[in-house]
Amino acid sequence: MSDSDHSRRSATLVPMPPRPTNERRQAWYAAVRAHGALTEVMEQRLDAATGMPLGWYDVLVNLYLAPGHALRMSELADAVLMSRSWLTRRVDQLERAGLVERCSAGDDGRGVRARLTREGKRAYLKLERVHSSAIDSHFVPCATPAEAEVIERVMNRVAAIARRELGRPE
Amino acid sequence: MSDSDHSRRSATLVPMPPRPTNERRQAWYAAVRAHGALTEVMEQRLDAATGMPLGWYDVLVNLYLAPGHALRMSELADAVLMSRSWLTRRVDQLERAGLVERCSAGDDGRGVRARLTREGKRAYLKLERVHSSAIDSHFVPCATPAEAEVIERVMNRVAAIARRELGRPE
DNA sequence: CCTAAGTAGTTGCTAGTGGAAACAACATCA
DNA sequence: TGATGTTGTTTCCACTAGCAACTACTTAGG
Repeated sequence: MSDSDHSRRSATLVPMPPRPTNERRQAWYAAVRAHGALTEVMEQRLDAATGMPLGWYDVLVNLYLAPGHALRMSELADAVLMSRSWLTRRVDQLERAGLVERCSAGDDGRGVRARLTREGKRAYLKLERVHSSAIDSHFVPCATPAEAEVIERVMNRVAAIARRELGRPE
Repeated sequence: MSDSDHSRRSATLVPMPPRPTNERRQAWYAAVRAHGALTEVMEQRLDAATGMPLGWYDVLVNLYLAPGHALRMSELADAVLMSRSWLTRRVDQLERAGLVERCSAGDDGRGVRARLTREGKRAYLKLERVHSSAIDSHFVPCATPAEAEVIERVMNRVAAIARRELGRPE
């Protein structure tokens, strides 16, 4: 009853497209639910297989892909879209875990570079393996190549528009 | 370079599909990025327009759609997939904001029902309007009805498989 | 050279989150 | 009636993340 209230409201108050809008919204809701559920699966699997949290993944990926497996602290902070103090503390954690080490940034005396240790590289590869295999078992079988292409195209458009509004068009 | 390492590894170690797997993964990455960016836009807009955080949305939706705009605390906690202590505190916040009130659950003396106040209903409608309009402006124009249908279908499959693994098949 | 201004990174402080476990009030069943 | 289970709250704890202050360094301008 309140549900039909809701659709009626949408149909009468939103002027632009009368019908298909509301139906297309359902696609976004489905994407949100899928994201939430698969993220939770990912967290469980990563924790079970490696003991590492999903939150470490971003930092490790960026370091692994960087030349020399190292980045300046501020570059790394920008790459993961987080504040400097956030990054300082996350690198503290990774350093305590033996996955990352800090070293000086050569010419600039105040710079610090975070670099993956040998263990850090191994940890990243393990994380990446679990991460990919979760996608392979939970997402890939749900989409044909053609469907995946549609999703990739649409979602890239969505991200581009949203990032433009957020002031980082890239 | 390390990226090609990665594809090579996937191609050799994963037995099932040799090529399209890695390409279909890109679709999931795009969906994750889109989800993150649009969620951030949503938070900004909700805060600007209503001063309320996105975290309130789930609870208010569930209350609004419930008969009498009210639910038992434990039903509400189950509906939003959170713990009871979490729900207690969130309802505390909403009560302090005047959007929700607690009342007794009639027959069961230990039960508590959370119910939307008149202000709570108005707040929900405002939140819903901003929420929907963000989707209408950032997602709907990015997808044709046919594309939206593909996304909805695939993402529903993904969510179903993930929820099954999480032990709540629904 | 020396000072002023700016930048890189860290740290203290604060507010907030969320789970686990203990708890009080009540229900149900023997 | 007592034993057991349930409901919701509370306490405690660990963790998160931003802001602002701070140190150490660089760069620009006199």
